[in-house]
Amino acid sequence: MANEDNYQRIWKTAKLIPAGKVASYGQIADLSGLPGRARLVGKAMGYAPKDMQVPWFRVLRTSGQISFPKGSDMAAKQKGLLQEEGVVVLNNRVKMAEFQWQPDLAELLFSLEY
DNA sequence: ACCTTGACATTGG
DNA sequence: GCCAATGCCAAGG
Repeated sequence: MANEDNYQRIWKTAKLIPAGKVASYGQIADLSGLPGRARLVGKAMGYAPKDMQVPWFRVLRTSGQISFPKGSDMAAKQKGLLQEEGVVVLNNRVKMAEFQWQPDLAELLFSLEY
């Protein structure tokens, strides 16, 4: 597909989110050099090959909300994975002020070679 | 001050 | 054209 390239960048960026921290779809899009493509990040998370170990569950809405509907299996699974690494999830939401990943930009430039 | 809801702009499968 | 793992803003509770 035409966006295979963008997916690679997105997956690469998402993999840099450390355990115990979270990021927003828009944040990952920006850091991947794809401003305004938050929705594409959502797709990318869903399409990420399992063997690539992309931490899709660490990506949330800007508000800290888990994107899946509150009662869904997916929401439950994501919540579980986050809690396993110490992220507090209340009412399907994470407190971004407390858990949002704040990448070191210089380090990021090096890792992603931009 | 902190949700929740709804409308809308936008992007890509 | 339809749908979606978004974001943003306005309005109301």
